[in-house]
Amino acid sequence: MAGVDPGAALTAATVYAAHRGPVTLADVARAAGTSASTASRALNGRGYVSEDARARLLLAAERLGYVANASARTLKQKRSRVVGVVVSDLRNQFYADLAAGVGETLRAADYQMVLLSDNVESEREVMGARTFLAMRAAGVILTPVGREAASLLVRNGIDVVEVDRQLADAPCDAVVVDNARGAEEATSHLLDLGHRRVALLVPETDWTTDAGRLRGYRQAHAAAGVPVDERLVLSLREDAPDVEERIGRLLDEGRPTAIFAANNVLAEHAWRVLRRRELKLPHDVSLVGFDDVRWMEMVEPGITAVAQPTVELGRTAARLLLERAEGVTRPPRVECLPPELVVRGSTAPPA
Amino acid sequence: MAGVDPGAALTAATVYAAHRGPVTLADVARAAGTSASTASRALNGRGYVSEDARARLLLAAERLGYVANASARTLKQKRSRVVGVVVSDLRNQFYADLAAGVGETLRAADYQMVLLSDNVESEREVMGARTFLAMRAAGVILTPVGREAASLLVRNGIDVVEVDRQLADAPCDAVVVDNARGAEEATSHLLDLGHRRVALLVPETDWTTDAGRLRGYRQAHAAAGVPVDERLVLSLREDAPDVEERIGRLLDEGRPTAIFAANNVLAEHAWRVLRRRELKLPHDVSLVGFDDVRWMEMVEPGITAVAQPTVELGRTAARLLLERAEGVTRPPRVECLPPELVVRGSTAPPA
DNA sequence: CTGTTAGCGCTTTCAG
DNA sequence: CTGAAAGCGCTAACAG
Repeated sequence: MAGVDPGAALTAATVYAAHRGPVTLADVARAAGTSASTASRALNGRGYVSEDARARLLLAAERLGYVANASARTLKQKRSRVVGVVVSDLRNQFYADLAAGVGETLRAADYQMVLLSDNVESEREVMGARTFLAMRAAGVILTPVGREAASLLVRNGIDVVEVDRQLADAPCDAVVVDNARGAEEATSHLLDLGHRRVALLVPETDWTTDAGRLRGYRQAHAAAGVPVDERLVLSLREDAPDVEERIGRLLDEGRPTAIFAANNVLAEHAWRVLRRRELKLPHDVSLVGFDDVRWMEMVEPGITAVAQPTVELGRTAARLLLERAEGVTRPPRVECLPPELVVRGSTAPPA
Repeated sequence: MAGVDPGAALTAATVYAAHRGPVTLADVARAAGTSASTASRALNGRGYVSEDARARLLLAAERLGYVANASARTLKQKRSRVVGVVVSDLRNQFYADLAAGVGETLRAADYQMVLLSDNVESEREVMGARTFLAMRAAGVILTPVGREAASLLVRNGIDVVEVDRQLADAPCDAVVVDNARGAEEATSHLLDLGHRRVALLVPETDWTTDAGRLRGYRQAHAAAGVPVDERLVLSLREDAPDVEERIGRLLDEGRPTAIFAANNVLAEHAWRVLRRRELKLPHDVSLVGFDDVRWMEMVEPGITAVAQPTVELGRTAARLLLERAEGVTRPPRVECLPPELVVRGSTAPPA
């Protein structure tokens, strides 16, 4: 607080009042003895400006601490440098990493990320979409929960990239991982170890992620000639209060020798149930998770998991969006990134 | 992709062209047979509008899918509903949780969060601040790395809230945890167990967090009458490639019986070093971390940690900012939230 | 209660 | 190469 009277009710506004408003382009132009148009050209580097004028303007802008008003620019150009990003839950490492990848790429291209989290219901998602519409976003990246938001955006001329899962019926790019393949590898790994009763914990959604992982689970069984016992396929809402109870019941009634959890949240629930029951991994049960998050490598034994290139997923989504924002026109494209099975101590042949 | 010709180079822009630009307030007004001003009043609910006109306008807006242009509004009102948020690293659970708390509170108040991550150097932070200035942000919340950004913002009339640490000399609100107290409790816990050689791993910064934690560490020693062996205080850059090597050397040369890591990243590094050396927690060394992140409860034994109300930190910061955004004027306020020591298996009397 | 008017700050023709 | 002029879409006086 050096140099500030600590007693005064100083607010930013108070201090600021002394300066009577932000510096505008007109101020800079005046200071440099040119018109606003010339100032605009000089500061944005497009159009002809004499070396001399440019220098004077750059100097004046610098000296006055000029910062261009983004709203005025957006209003005129009908397009902002803001990209809307919607994720389901920032507190889930998967989405945080995704957002980090997006943010990193956007920043490098001098775009801003407006982040919405807690994207759990379609209605909220649509509200988010309206916000991005209002901002004339350069584009929107979302881990969708419904199809309406993408439709609304695309219909209004805003490019959309779906990440992680695809729901839209509107034409838009998407970046996903090969869920079926990842799940098949994970399941085959268990079957190859000799497991014949492999439980699947899968979220109760209509998402392509979960459908793909379920498909991979079945494919692996088919390939191994092992019939799927449907009682071992547990469809769960990960945020329901009774998730762990239901997993416990599955353990009791289904007698699986291995569990494949289709995402990191369900893997954590399963792990907690096993820990609480003092079941030993991998001796009593084997466990595989989809989405390799940090704790899986830290616990003992480590959890075998299907690793996703999560940050890269975000980067790719941002790249696709930026291409279009910079004017590239092409048919909708779906990038499918490969997952990778990381084998750790939580899987072994059944006892 | 139902209903869409998959061969055509369909872009959002193509589809959109058919509609010739977004619906404006004037369009709505025209459709309802009023002037734009009346439409504005009706749609924003301020000023007098007859029930009849309001109904017609609301209907027209709905029917046309009107979404107000945020730039035009911001340009006119000289203030947007965007709040800038700057965190150091979204991939660190601490910052992700912080951002989640902020985002949640902002959304509830119908403000948008523009998120910048990777805030590691002051220069970048200032660039971020300029962006927020350009957007005429309603305010900015930051985990600061330098003092310039906050100054620049406050000087330009944008309210700032510092979270986690305080660096600004400009007058602004702040939300922090009582670092000294948390560190003192953690250290006292170790000293009470009988440890006499407690190492401190602390980031090499000029941040109030780290200073506070160092202070707490010293206070605890003073209170217990145990002199601090300065060779046990290790100042580290958490992102340096040799962090773990240096921790290893400390183990060899300092012979600590306990380690207090001043944040979750350093705690993880320490934990990895101990694991690699096959040192047993808590038998060979006790470990305490500052900032209780998820893995600390999952590893075996669990890591004793100073838990921070991280999400609440974010919520509080957002609340403080929103107060000012809504017009409250008051002297800068610092909210100090209490941390809480969570004792787990990683701490025990020295062998 | 409603419409007219002006203008936020910027970019972009279009003349010069 | 430069400036004048128009206008992006909205809101806020102000007069009716």
